[in-house]
Amino acid sequence: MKIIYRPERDSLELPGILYALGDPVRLTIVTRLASKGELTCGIAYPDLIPKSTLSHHLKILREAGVIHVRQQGREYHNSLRRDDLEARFPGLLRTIVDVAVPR
Amino acid sequence: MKIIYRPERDSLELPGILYALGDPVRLTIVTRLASKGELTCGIAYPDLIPKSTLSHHLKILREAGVIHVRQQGREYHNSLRRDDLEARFPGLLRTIVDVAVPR
DNA sequence: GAAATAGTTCGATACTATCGAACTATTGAA
DNA sequence: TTCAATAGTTCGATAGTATCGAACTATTTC
Repeated sequence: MKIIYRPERDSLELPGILYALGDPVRLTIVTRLASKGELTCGIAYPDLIPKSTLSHHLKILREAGVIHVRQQGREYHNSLRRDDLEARFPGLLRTIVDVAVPR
Repeated sequence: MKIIYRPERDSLELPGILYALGDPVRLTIVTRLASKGELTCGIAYPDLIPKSTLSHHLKILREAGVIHVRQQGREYHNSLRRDDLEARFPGLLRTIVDVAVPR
């Protein structure tokens, strides 16, 4: 695994985060992470989408600071950066996930 | 003024709205509308930005259903579609505006 | 009518997204 | 310890989107 750019908490930017969430695939990934906690790339979006495209989407989420990656063997476990997001933008993630999944 | 596409309340899509807000210029426009109520194109973003670019940004906000345009003479007054947004995505706009303007 | 004003549309260039193919890295077995 | 399988990234080509100046449209005012 290469050096992955990961913005510090204090340099999280709201437009970048909203942009990252403003795509159907990425928003679905985020809502799944919100309910499931941690997912590998392969099952983060288990639909017919090429893995190169999925990798691209996860990179955008990472670089925006929405998700964190933990490598374990050959699996890359993705999870939401809940604490950092909550600290910088209180209530944002919860509100978006709430309205994204109307139940 | 031509026919302007304007999505109905029920067809507002969350990814499209987040995408529209996921740009620094457009997010600034929205926070200004949130505090000032209604603004014309020209003063929605009173910085050095070409008016063709500004027009493009406002179109994206309109087509995502974030703002509404009212023509009065040769001025186009833009305002947030607060009620529609609140009905479809409760708390979303307020939360985003709150965290966008940290005060 | 002509000039001024508010904003849109057009067209060219630059940037970003998608997806198959090739690549890297780790695991597990022969 | 080499080989195959697996998980994901990177590359490269094509398609789509953004930016901004220039031209255009519509409305007001003189």
